[in-house]
Amino acid sequence: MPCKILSRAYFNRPTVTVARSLIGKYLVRAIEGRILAGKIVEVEAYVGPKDKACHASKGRTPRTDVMFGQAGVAYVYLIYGMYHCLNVVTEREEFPSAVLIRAIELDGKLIDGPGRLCRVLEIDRGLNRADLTEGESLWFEDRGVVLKRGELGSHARIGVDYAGAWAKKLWRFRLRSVVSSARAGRTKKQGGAG
DNA sequence: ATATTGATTGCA
DNA sequence: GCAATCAATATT
Repeated sequence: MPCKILSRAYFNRPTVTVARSLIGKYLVRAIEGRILAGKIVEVEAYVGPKDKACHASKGRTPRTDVMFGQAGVAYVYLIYGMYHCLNVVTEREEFPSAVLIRAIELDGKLIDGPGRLCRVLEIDRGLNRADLTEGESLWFEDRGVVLKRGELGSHARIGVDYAGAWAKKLWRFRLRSVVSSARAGRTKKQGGAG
């Protein structure tokens, strides 16, 4: 096995395929000699110009331009004026698509949520358009984790209710073994036997 | 349930 | 220019 860093060819494949296979891979961040490596446990796929949940569905704008470019490049944007979200561009050029990294396990701790993840890894828009296949400051590694059958759960994407039918696509993938920490007791009224 | 927060976008 | 929107989170 040559290099463990995930290559451009790896990301230049169907977005849902890339998203599913990223679960169990590692996201590695180098900050001034310090290395932080977390196992990816939750991602979402944003697939092309017709996916109304994908930012690029509105067309090529200064912000979405990066998704029209080559795979394996970072798409980092600021959301709600406070939090950054990290995506990796997928598929061929001119087909705008990306995978959002939603949660990782870092030093045994669950970093649950794209904004928290970017805060912990010190990812901001300075890394927008960074090449993630060269192992410089941010990259992905295959460390040999193999998922067992049934370990991968697929769900509707979060925060995209505006996207109509596209919001129903099961394009969020998550390790079933990972326990959701924050949202367990979100609304007391909804808690119930079901 | 709601405050926070500022870039991005659409419309003038 | 200005108003609306937003792939979230912390707090009440």
